[in-house]
Amino acid sequence: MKKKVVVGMSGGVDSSVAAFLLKEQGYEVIGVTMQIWQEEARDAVQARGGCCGLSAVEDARRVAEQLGIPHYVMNFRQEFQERVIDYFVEEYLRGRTPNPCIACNRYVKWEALLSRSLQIGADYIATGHYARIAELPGGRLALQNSVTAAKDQTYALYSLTQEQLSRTLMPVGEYTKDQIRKIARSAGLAVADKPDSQEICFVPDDDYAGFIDREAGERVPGPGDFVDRSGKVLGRHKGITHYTVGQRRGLELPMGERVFVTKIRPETNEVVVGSGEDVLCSEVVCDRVNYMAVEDLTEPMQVRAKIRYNHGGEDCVIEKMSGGRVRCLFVRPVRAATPGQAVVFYQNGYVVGGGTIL
RNA sequence: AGGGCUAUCGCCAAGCGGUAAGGCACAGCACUUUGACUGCUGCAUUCGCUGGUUCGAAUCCAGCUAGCCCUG
Repeated sequence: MKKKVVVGMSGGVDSSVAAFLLKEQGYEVIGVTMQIWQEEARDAVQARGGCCGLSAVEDARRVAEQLGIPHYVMNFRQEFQERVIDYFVEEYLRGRTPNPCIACNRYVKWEALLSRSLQIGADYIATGHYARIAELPGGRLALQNSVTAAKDQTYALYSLTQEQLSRTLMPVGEYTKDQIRKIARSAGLAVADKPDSQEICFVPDDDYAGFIDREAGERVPGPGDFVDRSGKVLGRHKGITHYTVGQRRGLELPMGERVFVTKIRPETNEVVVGSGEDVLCSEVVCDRVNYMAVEDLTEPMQVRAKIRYNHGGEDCVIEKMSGGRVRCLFVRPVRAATPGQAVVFYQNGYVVGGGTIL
């Protein structure tokens, strides 16, 4: 009997090709588009098309028709609101910098979508992520870098558990972006030349701070002081939600040299700025660690770590601390390790694990 | 009230008679399934004002205005 797989179809090229490939490989494929938007946001979203945009419903439906597979729309608005949007807003209010894509993957796609897919009898869910899933000699499953370093999305997926990985297919990870587009074209998919998604999918106008204002209203902290390391006041800032560690542009501080945000202090409503050197750091501590290629971290381990999505990675040694925290000691200091972002560990192209930077 | 100093882009700042450096800030673009970073491009026909000297002045001279400092 054919294995049944639910493909999360965003209406983009990647997930469309994922569905196509799985069908070619002999799976019984069901296309599902997740509805995660509030109605009002729909128009704005349609204009730009996010990774998980609802814009997408029409495109996804058309692709499903072309492929001759059933297509359903499932409502995940509540999950998305609670686990992605609320989290996003709360983190900023706390002076931290969230990564909504990671939260969406962890909770919406691999919890809500996966469980509902299993409920309707699926064996797997699949997505259009550029990542591969491999079984290691010891029997554990781990994400492996996609074949192209240029397009690798394992970073945003480090939180998947063994159980989730065992139920997941990522056919796109075996190809480059160019190859995927080529496949889409030769399959005659209408979305073959749709541009890549970018920016935060639920913030239609790129103004994430304005979005937080609308969501949190009165709770958004107002203007405060820019200070330097010694506490000297350098100017006024627009409110801590407008800044993130490592940021340079938009500070409107004519200091004569480039200055960066080095720290955000929600307690005092201060934003600390410093030189390019002040933003370097060779020790990063994270919590909420998920182990993937290894079951646990019993002794210090040599890995390569990425501290943001677009980061080449740096060599470091990770070791366990109390409370399940992990400390990363970098050989070369990293730039702007940012609280709230994820640090993901790699070894030989496999995801060892990752956590949230404190 | 005397004496001295300084006035060049939003900020800082080169220039010292030959036809306005640079940095920061800012804007746009590129990059990017998060926020950032980074890169590229743009950004004073004009040098406090008014005259003068000169082939030619932001650069020299005079007066005016403003700010700062010192003395009373």
